[in-house]
Amino acid sequence: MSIRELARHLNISIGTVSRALNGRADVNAETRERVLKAAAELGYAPNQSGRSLRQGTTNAVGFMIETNRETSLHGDTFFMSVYDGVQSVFAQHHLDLIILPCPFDDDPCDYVRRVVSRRFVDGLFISATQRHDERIDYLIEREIPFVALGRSLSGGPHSWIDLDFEGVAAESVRRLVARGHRRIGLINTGNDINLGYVFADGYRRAMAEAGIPYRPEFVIRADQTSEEGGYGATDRLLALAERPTAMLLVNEIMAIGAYRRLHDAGLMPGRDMAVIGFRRSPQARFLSPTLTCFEVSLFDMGRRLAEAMLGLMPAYRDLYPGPVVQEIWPMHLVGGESDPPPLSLVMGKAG
Amino acid sequence: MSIRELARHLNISIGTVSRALNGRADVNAETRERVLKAAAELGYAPNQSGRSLRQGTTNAVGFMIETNRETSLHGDTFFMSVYDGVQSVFAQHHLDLIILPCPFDDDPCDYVRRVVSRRFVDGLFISATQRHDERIDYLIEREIPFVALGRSLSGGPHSWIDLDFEGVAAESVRRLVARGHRRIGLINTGNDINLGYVFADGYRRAMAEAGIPYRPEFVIRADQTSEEGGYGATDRLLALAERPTAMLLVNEIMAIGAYRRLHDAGLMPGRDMAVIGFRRSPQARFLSPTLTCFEVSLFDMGRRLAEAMLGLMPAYRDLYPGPVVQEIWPMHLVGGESDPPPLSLVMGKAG
DNA sequence: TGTGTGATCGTAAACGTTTACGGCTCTCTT
DNA sequence: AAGAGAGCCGTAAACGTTTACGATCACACA
Repeated sequence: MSIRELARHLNISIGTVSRALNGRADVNAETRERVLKAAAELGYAPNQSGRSLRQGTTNAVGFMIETNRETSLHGDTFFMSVYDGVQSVFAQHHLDLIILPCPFDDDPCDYVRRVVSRRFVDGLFISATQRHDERIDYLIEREIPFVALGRSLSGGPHSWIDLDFEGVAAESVRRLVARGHRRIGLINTGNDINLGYVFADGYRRAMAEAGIPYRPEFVIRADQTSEEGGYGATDRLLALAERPTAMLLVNEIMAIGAYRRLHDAGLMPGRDMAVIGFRRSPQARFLSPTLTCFEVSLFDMGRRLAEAMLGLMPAYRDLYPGPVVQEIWPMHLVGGESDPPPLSLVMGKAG
Repeated sequence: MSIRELARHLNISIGTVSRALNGRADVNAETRERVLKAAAELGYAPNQSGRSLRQGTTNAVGFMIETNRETSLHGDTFFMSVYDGVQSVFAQHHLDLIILPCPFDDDPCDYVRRVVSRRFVDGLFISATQRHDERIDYLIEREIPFVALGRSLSGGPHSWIDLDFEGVAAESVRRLVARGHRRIGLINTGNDINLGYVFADGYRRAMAEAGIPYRPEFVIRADQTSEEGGYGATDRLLALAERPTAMLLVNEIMAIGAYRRLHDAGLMPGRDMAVIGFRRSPQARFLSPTLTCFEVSLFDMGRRLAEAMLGLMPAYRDLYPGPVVQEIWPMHLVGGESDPPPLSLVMGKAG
């Protein structure tokens, strides 16, 4: 069912049919009606390759994910919420979002190159940005509209949106210090993903501001950002001669493992050890004692990602004007039962 | 950078360039060399829209997911493993897998219609199949190559692959019965997703075979397939006048909630209540006491999904011959600490 | 020398759209 | 009544490929 057949069936030229379907002004209302009706009846829908070829645009934007790295980091309701947000904006413009999973044994940059050079999508979201990320350099050079979910040192000025990892770490430390903690552990990711550096920066800065000397043995780089990773990292923290009284984690999935390790050591999170996780995800919400963590609307962040993308695309630039988007999304602390003052202090008071 | 420019740069016709790049036989070895070298240097890659238009094929296969339903059901490392498996096969044929997330407020069937009629992909995987699934009827009618991840009553003979929900339920019941349980609860999904029916069938069949009368109050349809859903469903089970001594769950994420509910009631899973979960996922592996559940290689299942798809695609049918694939993937029990005999029996023995 | 054959390449059509351009018919204005 | 303008529509080119077909050339063979 091509536009030609549809036109023949209606005894109209294909030009008029195309104009009618695309909502152009110079076509009779009655004619348009007939065309739309016939298209619906015959189940006609324009061939995407044809229109892409003609207008040099695919009406699709890709979202690259890595099957190995991120899910283990974020769990995944994370991305689903982001997708929903992006699509809620795209839907208004008949733009489609497609997810591009980079195979686990592929180089991410090669994958981007392949996708981009074949002109499969009009724009690309990338996530899990590395501290130095080749993908960004490449996309800038090729002048492809792209928005990064996560900061990076690479490239010149480009659009990105990131969670406030530094702010979360700093605020966590300040809160713990205010409650009397001095020995604060940090469980970070072991990847060279950029957010790990940012998170550590926030920790260091806040510790320095509190006048607490930096103790490298308190900073653990976990093997994996998963329950097991959190378990193992907590294990290393507990093995220290002088243990921390509090710990903060770059990821709430790891907090699940941390809780378990504490239990297995006969310690109770939120009494024998203060714990502050990261995001208030469904998994985190389910911990007991309730986890002190930070809230953010991923749906809204997805919407903002979409707007940032549209601002870079020639066809929509006028609708979404403004400079390159570089935003750090604040996260709001949700207090839980997991981060009381240190036990020594409580005992001291009590005694 | 089009093929025309590349050809001009080489002083060759575009036909020859195309043949050289596509590995056709009737082109001089030396010429091919020159073409490939120039293409690499100038960074030429064929425009996907152009080739799709010409040969009526996009070299991309879609995998439809629903952002609301499935992740809450499966957690997500589930799909990532499947993607990896699919891609490991597709990579050999220069086929791309793209994930198509159906927006949460869209009708899944409308979404399929849109994707298919625009000829965005050559084939489609669908998942989370409903008991009666319009998508299947539509795809059959349009003669689109598709493979369903999950059975359904809809449509005629079509390709599908499914986990052995019935077998898992039946084997769980048999194991519990063999250990002396008679009052066995079932926590099922509340969606009309097909696997819920299949799981319940296995439960009913095995109970009947054991000669245990069916008690509808022991079968709970959870509000959501999540930690919280499992918590709430367990709550309803515990509220019964005569409680079950064992329970099985259609989903291991719900087992996390079940454990918590039991704890909160002062009961210990694996002592006061036998629990059998579903899949041995990373989350399940992390429970304590260790959960009795079932193992399956999602990567291998993904590979099989890919093979089933290739068998339906005209360009690959000869490489992957055979009839329509309809496979139930067996799952292998991994015993844990969570399903001992009922306490009464143990006490009885002890006493 | 003519002829058949295989290797290599160029030509041009075709895929399904969109859109610039021009033409036709009416109506309105001067 | 002539011209201008608006409304509507048809024509055809163009997007970047692939591929059927035919042309050219060299070479071997009768």
